[in-house]
Amino acid sequence: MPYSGPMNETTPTRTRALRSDAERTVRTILEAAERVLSQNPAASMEQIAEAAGVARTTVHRRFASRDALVAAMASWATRRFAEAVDSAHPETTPPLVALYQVTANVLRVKIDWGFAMSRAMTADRDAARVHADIGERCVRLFARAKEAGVLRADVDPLWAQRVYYALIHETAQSRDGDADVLAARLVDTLLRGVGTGQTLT
Amino acid sequence: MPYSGPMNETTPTRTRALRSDAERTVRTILEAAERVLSQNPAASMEQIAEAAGVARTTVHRRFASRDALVAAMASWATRRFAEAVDSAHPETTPPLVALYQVTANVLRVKIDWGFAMSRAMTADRDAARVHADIGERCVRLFARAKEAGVLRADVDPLWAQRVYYALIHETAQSRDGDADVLAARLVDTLLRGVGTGQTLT
DNA sequence: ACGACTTGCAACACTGAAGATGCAACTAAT
DNA sequence: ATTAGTTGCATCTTCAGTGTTGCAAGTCGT
Repeated sequence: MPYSGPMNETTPTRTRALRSDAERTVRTILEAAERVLSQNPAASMEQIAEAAGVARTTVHRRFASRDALVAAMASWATRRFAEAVDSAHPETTPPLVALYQVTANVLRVKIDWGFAMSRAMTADRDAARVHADIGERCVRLFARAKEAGVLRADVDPLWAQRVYYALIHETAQSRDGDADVLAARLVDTLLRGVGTGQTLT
Repeated sequence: MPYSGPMNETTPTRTRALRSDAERTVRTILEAAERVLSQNPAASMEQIAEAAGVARTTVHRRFASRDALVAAMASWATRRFAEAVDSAHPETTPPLVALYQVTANVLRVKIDWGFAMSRAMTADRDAARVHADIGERCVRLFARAKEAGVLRADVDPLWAQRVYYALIHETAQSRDGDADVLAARLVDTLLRGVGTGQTLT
């Protein structure tokens, strides 16, 4: 019988010490998997186990299958993602401030869990739902920004959102620099672009 | 003995008709592979063959290995990529015009050969070199644009280029609309952003 | 010391895909 | 009609990755 895994939060456990030991192992594996898979999505369980410093069998005891591992990564990263968005209070803070805060917080998560987040939509039902919800919140934030005169009225909101996501993705790729600085550059580029305002027409 | 493949341009062939038959098959396979692999990079040779309407053995006769197939895709797409850039004459046309032209041309290629281009850097030596060369030309174009006052002086050229590439990637993802329209939106966003100019500081 | 738990190791079975091969059938040029 | 070339089909081998299990050794709390 495969170990159902500590992913199930409701699992009762006898002793404190043993439980935290197991959880530490799980965390180590998740982090190693993110490290390895972000570089090579086709990496084997063996490579992941090696990067985590454990035997391959241990990985299989904690995660019933490869898919289960990826789903667990997605779930874990999505939780951190939601926290990152929540802590910026994007519905109550002024749009521009919220944009900076959300961006900086999300960048911190995305830099460490890029692969897991990229798989969240397909690997885990709950994670996909959370991502979709956050997408909705992003739409609402952009709508508020437009009302506040921060966003141009002649720009398709969906396009604006896609550009925003693309810039986050691009920024998270190169892990250089502080998240706040990166966020500032990102938002600056998103809103003002890289040009002087001169156009063809 | 595996068929060395029509990728070798110097291979002499007896008859015209037979040669073009073989080339047609190769093209069909390359296009099918792009279609299948862009949706699922882990797709099997069987799925690729099926999409191409040929037997799997035929694919193996034309391409010695899976890697060889991907390398051929990269090579083919890279050739079209280089043509797309060349035909825009980015070194002689005014920067802003060149930017539009290059963008539209490249989008046309990237929409059809997104997967192949994404693998060009790793799958094929020559393709990687061409991509690097084009990267250099992009840098020079951006430098000219900056001198012409089209690009902001306070923006890191490397960052501007990364944003440009990210926008091309994002735009190519959704195949909706004409390449010229997409290019116009892309360049507009690249230069002006999606904001009104209002900033926090 | 005892018991609960976890881990590493070795070994195993299973699967899917890759790659190769021989042969018959077809096509097109001569 | 002959011939070169190409393809489909059936078949085979090989191999890497996955997932499982039993057991000995280890840790940690009691």
